[in-house]
Amino acid sequence: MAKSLSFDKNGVKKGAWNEEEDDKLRAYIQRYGHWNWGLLPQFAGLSRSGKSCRLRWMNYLRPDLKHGNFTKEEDDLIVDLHNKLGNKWSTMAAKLPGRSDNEIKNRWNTHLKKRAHEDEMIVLENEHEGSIELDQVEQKENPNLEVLHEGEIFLEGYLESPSCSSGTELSSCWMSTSDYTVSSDVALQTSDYESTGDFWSEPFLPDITSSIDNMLSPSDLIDGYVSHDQSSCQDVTMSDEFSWSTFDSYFQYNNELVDWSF
DNA sequence: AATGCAGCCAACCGCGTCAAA
DNA sequence: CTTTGACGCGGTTGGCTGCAT
Repeated sequence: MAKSLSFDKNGVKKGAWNEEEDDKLRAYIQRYGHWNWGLLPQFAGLSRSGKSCRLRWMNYLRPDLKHGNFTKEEDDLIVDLHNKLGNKWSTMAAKLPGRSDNEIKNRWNTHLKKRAHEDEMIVLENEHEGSIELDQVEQKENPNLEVLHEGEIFLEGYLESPSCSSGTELSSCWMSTSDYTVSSDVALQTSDYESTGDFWSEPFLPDITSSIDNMLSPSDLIDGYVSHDQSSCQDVTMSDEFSWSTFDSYFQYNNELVDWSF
């Protein structure tokens, strides 16, 4: 299913994620948020690229994702949205709560593209037969009448659509995947949570005590020196390279959500 | 039982955009 | 205005799974 495990020349891990890595990433983001994807792997104790972490979180670990089979309503909506938007997967994801753009893209490519093509052929056949009959009638009744072409009908439907159609609008659609973070509400929910036994419908309850042992909070940077025993995560010192603006934005972003005391 | 093949999907890659310096 | 870095998006790939032969 997933790609086989390998390492690039910088020792960055590639390929399928294991459960331990998932737990680390999930626990870290639920505790600190994703304040900088580039630095996150180092702080979370992961030998992965920031890009890989972001992808894993967005497409698989986010607690609001469904992960189940697509319903007929969802399939219909995807087909409808694809007719209107084309391959704008992230825009479509914003209209489908609990689905990632990657999931929708895969769904389209593996199931719906074929179905949509077949439907289109049926419609074209029907239209062709219908238009021949209609043309014959219209030609008799009104020889000057122009028949609206398929493309014009499609365009009219598109222009009338109230859905998000520009890039700038996307961020305000339903939920921005880029702005997702764990709120205090989630923390409250998880503390009161009673398991139903269904993995995919349950909120994630990280075992913080075991999984944060080798993690670094952004506040660790202030200390200037951090020591821990994980070979996968080198000691971190506050250096000139580190962007204080990034750190400031982290504070701004998460201060109200995070309890800084261990 | 062994092999081949197609379907499926998680993950990677490259490029575009945007904001900050 | 230019450069740089972070992020997000869409296309593509690699390999697992299940079915057919």
